[in-house]
Amino acid sequence: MDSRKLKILQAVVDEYIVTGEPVGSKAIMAHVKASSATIRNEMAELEKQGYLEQPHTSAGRIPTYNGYRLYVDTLMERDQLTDEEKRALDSMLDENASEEELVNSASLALTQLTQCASVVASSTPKFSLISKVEVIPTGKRMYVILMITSNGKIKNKVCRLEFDLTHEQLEFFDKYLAENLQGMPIDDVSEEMIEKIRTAMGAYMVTLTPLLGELFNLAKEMTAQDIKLQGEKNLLTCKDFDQGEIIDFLDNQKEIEKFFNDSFSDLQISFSSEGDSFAIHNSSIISAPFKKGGVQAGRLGLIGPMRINYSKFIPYLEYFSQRITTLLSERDDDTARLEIEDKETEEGGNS
Amino acid sequence: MDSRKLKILQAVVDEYIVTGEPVGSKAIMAHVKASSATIRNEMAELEKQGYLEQPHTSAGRIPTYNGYRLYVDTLMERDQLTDEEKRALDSMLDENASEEELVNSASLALTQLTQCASVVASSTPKFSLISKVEVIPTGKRMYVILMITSNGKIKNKVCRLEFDLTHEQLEFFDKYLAENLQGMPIDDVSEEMIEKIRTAMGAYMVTLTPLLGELFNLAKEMTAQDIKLQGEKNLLTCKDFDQGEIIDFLDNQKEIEKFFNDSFSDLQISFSSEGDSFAIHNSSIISAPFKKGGVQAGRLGLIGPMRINYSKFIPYLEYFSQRITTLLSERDDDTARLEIEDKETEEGGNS
DNA sequence: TGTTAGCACTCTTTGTCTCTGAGTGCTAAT
DNA sequence: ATTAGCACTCAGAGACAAAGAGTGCTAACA
Repeated sequence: MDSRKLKILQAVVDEYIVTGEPVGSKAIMAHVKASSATIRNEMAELEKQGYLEQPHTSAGRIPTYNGYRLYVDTLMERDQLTDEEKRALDSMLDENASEEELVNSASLALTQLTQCASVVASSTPKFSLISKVEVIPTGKRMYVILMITSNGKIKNKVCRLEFDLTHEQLEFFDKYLAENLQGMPIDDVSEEMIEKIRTAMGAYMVTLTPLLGELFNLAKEMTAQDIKLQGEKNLLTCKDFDQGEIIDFLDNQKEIEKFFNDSFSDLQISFSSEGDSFAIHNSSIISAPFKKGGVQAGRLGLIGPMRINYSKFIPYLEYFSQRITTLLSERDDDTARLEIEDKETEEGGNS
Repeated sequence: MDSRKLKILQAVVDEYIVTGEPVGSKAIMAHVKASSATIRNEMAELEKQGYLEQPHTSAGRIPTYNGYRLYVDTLMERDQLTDEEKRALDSMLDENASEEELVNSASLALTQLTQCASVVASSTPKFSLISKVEVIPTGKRMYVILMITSNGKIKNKVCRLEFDLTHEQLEFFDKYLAENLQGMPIDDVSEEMIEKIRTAMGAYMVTLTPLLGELFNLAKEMTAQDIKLQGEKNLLTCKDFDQGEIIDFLDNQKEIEKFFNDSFSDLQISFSSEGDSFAIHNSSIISAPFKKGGVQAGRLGLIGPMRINYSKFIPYLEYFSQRITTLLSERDDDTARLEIEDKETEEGGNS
C-alpha cells in the first residue's frame, strides 16, 4: 500500500475524529502535500479498497470499520504523557482508598477526561481461596451468609428460613463450614460439593438446605464478573450514537461482558462492526487490564464513538491501568515488609 | 365552581391523559352534554381561572398544574381493582424473597405496568438498634467493618490501615464494640461518641482511629435513605419529557430524595411545577409508604409524566404498598408464634 | 506517466412559500 | 343561557428554489 495513501487515510481519520463531519479533499491538503485532485483520486481508490466511504455522492469521506482498524493498528501515533499530565491524572485517583474505590476513581476520571462511558470489570479469579464463611442470624428466621475471599472481596446474602435455627444447629453448621470450606478454592464450590455437605448435616439437613442453596449462589456470584458502568450520560448525549440503541443498551448492560473477558491480556480495541451482535453502532470499546499480585484483577475500559481521540485516550487508559497495578502491588510489598518486621518483634499471625 | 365546568375540566384531563394531544371542544362533547360553543365558552373561563392553557391560539386546551391538582384531589375516580387484577399483581411479587427483593419485585412490576420509572426508598429508622458490629481482617492490613441493625439491614465497609492489628488489638476492639455498641440506637453513633471510644482505646488509639472513622461513616450510611430507581428507560423514551432534562436527572438522582421523605405518611402526589427545583418538567411523582412492624420502612413510588393514568396507577401503587406491608407483618407474626413454640421446648435465645 | 486545473454534476441543507385543517373567539339568533 | 355560524389564527406538511460543499472526469502539463 502506497505511503501517500496511508497518509491520506490517517489524515481523514484524524480530521474526522476532530470535526465529526465527512472530510473533503481540500481539508486533507493541509496534511498531505498534493493537490485536491490527486487526493480525490487516492480517496476514490481507498474507497474501492474498503477503508473509506461516502455518506452520499457529494459529501466527503468517512472511515469504514476497516479504515479505523488500520488506523489504530498501524497508523495512529500515541501521545506521550508529559510529567505534568501524569501528575494531573494522579491527582484524580483516590490513591489511598480501598481497591474498589481506587479503581472507581480512575473510571470516574476517565468519564470526565474523555466524555465517554467508562467500565470497571473486576473478577475474582476462580482459584481464589475462601478465607471466611459465616452464617449470622439477623432477625426472626433471617440469616446472612457472609463470604470473604483471599483477594479481599466480601459479599453477603440474606436468607429467610422456614424455621429458626437453634444455637446448636448454627454452631454445628458454622463450624462445619469453617473446617471444610475455609481455604478451599472458590471454584470448588460445586453442586456436588453442596450435596456432600447436605448429607453431612445429618439430622439438620432439611432445615439447612435453603442456606446451602444460597451458599452455592453466593459462591457463584463471587466468581462472576462484576461490571460497573459509569458516565452513561456521555453515551446519551453523544451525537454519533442512535439514542434508541443507547437506551436499549443501558437497559441490558450484560451485553458488554464479552468485551471484558478475563482472557484478554493487553490493550484491547473492538469496534461494533455491522455483523456484530453488540447493539451500539458506531461504537468502540477499549480496555486495558490491571493486576494485583501478578494476576489480572480486572479491566478498565472505555465505551465511546468510533471517532474517539485514540491518540490521547489510549495513553490515559493505559496510564491508569498501570498506576492501579503499581499501587496495588506497592500495598502488597509494603505489607510484606511490615509483616516481616512484625514477626521479628512478636509472633502474631492473625489471618 | 360550576359543576359543568368541573365536568369539562375532568373530561379535558381524562382525554389528554389518553391522547397526549391538546383537547378541543368537539372532543369534550362526547363527555358533557352541551354544544361545542358552550364548551368553548366554559373552557375560556377555565383558562382564565388558571386550570387550562393553550399551547397556541388555534389549538385545543391542556391542563395546567392547577388543573391536574384539582383533578387528582377531587375530580378523579379511582378504579377498583378486581380480584383477578389483584391476583395478577400478586403473581408479579416475589412473595417469599427477602424484604429487599420483595420490594424490588414490586418496583419492577410497576415499571412494567405503568411505563414509568419506579422508586424504592427504604430507610432504616434512626431508633433502630445496632444488633451486631464486627471487625473482620480480610487481607494484609485490610479490614471489614460489618454492621447489622435490628431491622435486618446489613452493610459493610472496607478499610485499609497503616499497620496490621495484632490479635490482642483486634480482640480488644471487637469486644469493646460488642459490649458498648450492640443494642444501642444507631442514631446514637455521633462524633462525640466515637471520640469517647477513641479515648477508651488507650494505647491502641492511634492504630484504631481510621477504623473508628469508618465505623462512624458506616453508621451514618445505615440511617441514610437508600433510594433505588428502576425503569429509567421509560423516562428516556417518554415523549412528554425533555430528554436533556431526563439525562441530567439520571446523572444526579439525589434530587428525588426530598419526594420520598420519611415524614410523608400517606399517598403523596407531587407535580414538578414551574417554581420547583425538580429538574424534570411535566413530571409527577406519586408515592405510598410501606410498613414493617407498624413502622414506616420505606416508600414505593412512581415517576412519570403529568398525564399519567392516575385512576389506574394509584390503585396499583397502593395495592403493592399494602401487600408488602401485609407480607412483612405476616412474617413477623409467623415468627412470633414460632418463637413462642420454640421457648416451650428449649431455651435457645440466639439473637 | 503521474499530477493538477477546470468544470459539470450530484446531493444535502436551508429557507420561503403555500395550502390544509383543526380549533378558536365572537356575533347574532333562538 | 345556549347554540349555530363564520371569520380568523396558527402549526405542520409539502413543494420548490437557491446555496454550497464535494465529487468524478477530462484535458493539459511537467
